[in-house]
Amino acid sequence: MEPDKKIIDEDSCQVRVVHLERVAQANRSKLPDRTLQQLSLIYKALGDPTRLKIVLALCEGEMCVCDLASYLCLSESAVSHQLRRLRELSLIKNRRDGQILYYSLDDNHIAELLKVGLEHIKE
Amino acid sequence: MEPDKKIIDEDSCQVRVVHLERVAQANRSKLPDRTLQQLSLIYKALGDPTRLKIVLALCEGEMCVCDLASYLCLSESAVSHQLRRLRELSLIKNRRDGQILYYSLDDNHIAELLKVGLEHIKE
DNA sequence: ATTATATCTGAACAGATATTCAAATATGCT
DNA sequence: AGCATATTTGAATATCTGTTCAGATATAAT
Repeated sequence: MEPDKKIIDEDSCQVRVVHLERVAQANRSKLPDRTLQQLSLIYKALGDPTRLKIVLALCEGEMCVCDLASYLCLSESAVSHQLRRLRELSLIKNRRDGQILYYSLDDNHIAELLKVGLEHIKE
Repeated sequence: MEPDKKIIDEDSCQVRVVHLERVAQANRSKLPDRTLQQLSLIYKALGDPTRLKIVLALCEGEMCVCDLASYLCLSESAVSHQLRRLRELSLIKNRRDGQILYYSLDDNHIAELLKVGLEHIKE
């Protein structure tokens, strides 16, 4: 194939473009900014080992803050901070029973996300 | 259910445990540290908007560094740094044709990971 | 060999982030 | 009401991370 060297692309902000058609195609299939932002936030949430452990643990069933703190060998405050982040992204939810808040996965898509990720590693 | 309050768990490093059995179950299903580390690195890689855009763009076909820089409106250096991270995680690979390096997805698992992530958002 | 193109690399800086600590809620018990 | 338990919150800090900048490679062309 022949690179379209040095062509200025109207849709881009740089001058140098080698394969104009490739850039155009990427632009056509581009996701809305908002969607992209949401998607990256979800991956980022799972990108922290602590949060990933939390989510994996919750795959087995609901747990309260101090259970998770005990399991993770972490302060309850640290766990609570992370739980909030996960909850703000609707990855987990909680229900109150007296003084105890039980956290669980909000959605089964997440379990599948983890499954696909694990499959990727096995190689 | 009855919380097993204030029981000391041998496997954990904190004293306070409300649901001993839940913690034990989480420990039983715990993934090896190395697996967990790898998994979180993959999610972290996709957790950055720039890298996510790169991977999504490469779903449509291979691109060179300056194509991506043009598409992302970013310096070629910045793109190169991110490409290296993605390559180190085996998410992408490259082939050289003369002076140009063409980057593409290394594995089709990644496309599926993105698909599942997108499905989660649609709600 | 010299020059140009395409990409990479390392250091540095600015901004983001995970944990800690102290203090604040919220619920239950007596 | 008063006290204990379970969790949250906000500020502070130490660490991590993405981009920029300047310079280094690698390949191709003259």
